[in-house]
Amino acid sequence: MKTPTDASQGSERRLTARGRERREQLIAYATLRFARDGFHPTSVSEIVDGVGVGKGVFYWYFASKDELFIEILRAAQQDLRRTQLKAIGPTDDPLEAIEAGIRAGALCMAEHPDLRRLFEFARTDETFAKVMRSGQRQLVAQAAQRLSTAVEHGLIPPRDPEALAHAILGITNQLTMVYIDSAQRRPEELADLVVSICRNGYAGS
Amino acid sequence: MKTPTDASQGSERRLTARGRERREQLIAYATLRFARDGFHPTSVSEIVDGVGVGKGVFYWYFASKDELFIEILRAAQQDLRRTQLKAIGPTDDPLEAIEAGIRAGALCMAEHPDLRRLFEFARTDETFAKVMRSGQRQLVAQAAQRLSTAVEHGLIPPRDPEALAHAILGITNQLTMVYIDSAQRRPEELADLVVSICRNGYAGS
DNA sequence: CGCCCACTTGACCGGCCGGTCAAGCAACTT
DNA sequence: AAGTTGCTTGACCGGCCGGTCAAGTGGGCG
Repeated sequence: MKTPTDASQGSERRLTARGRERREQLIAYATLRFARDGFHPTSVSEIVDGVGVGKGVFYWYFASKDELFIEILRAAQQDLRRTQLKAIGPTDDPLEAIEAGIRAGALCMAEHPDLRRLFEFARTDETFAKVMRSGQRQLVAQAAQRLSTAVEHGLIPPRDPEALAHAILGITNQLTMVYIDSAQRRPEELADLVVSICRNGYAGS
Repeated sequence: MKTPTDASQGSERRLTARGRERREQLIAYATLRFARDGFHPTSVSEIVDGVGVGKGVFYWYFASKDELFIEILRAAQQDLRRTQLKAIGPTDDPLEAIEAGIRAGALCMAEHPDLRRLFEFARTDETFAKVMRSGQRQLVAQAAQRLSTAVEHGLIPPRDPEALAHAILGITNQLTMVYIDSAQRRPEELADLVVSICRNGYAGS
């Protein structure tokens, strides 16, 4: 309220340990429901009922339903980027870095289907699309950087690195959706598949 | 109502020329609004107001808001499949057929951004996800068939054709979203990009 | 001309929505 | 004991939602 541009973590209120716990509980349950039933169909009343608290509790911790959702999105995006960077580690070989990045991305999406479903919806709603674009831009920039390096070293043929990064994202999303949500394949297996297709396309070696 | 399994076109009512026109008008305007503002945020009242008719008109032509949306989805999916098949035509060369299919798919999605946004949302809502899965299964089957043929002829290395088909879908969706909705690139240019990446991945020749 | 029926109107319904708030409670300070 | 502050309650609000329906309207056809 007082600071409308409080982008990062909501430090609007001073919370005790109990308060922080309650907040996380609400986030966890809301994430579950948003993923299972969708954002619009899940009402604030359902969330507080599910957690077993009064409605006022929700608005003690969050300014609005939208704000909670945006916070979930931001945290998940940040988590994904960090996981990916950590998985790559300090490598000299650009090709190895690219592969590790793809694998980590696919694994992360495979292990958190809830968050992936949230992402997919958020991209379709103008209210949240700008948050998604912002996060996606950073993710793509990371990947494009590595691809660009590989091109410079003559390790892969020259092509628009940003387009390639988006293609990798698209493949990861689609294959995770099909092979984790519908068919239940092992995440490791999926990651191998994604890496293989990203590298070679359908006609490659 | 009488026939709950009236899958195909709604021949529940006998419509005059005027009636058919009104129906199409509602479909067109609803498609526009659903794509621009989202399905849930767009109310039936807004739709009928936008067309300039009373609310009863909507329920004269459609049993519910959901049913209208499902009809839009079904029609769009069918249209996409037909466009793709038509673009391929009678070709002997499997590689040529695959490329033509990818190009037609990308062009179709690029030229109908509204429908693509609808598809993307529909996949995230359990009510419509089953419709989407059904349509997508047919699309993927078409593509996988052609890929499988190419493998048999030794034209591309052996890989799971269905996974490849899904990957192509994912690339098409993602790149169309970025290069048509955000950056405004020419559809033809986009189609070339999609074909190139689908064929070669990031490391291919 | 008169009838029929496809079509249109818009007030109305019950219900749920996101969000508010006065009040109460509990734990820690002073 | 009294005060402060973090937390909780749940009734309540205005408003909009999807959907209904009794009452018209008007074009084509016998």
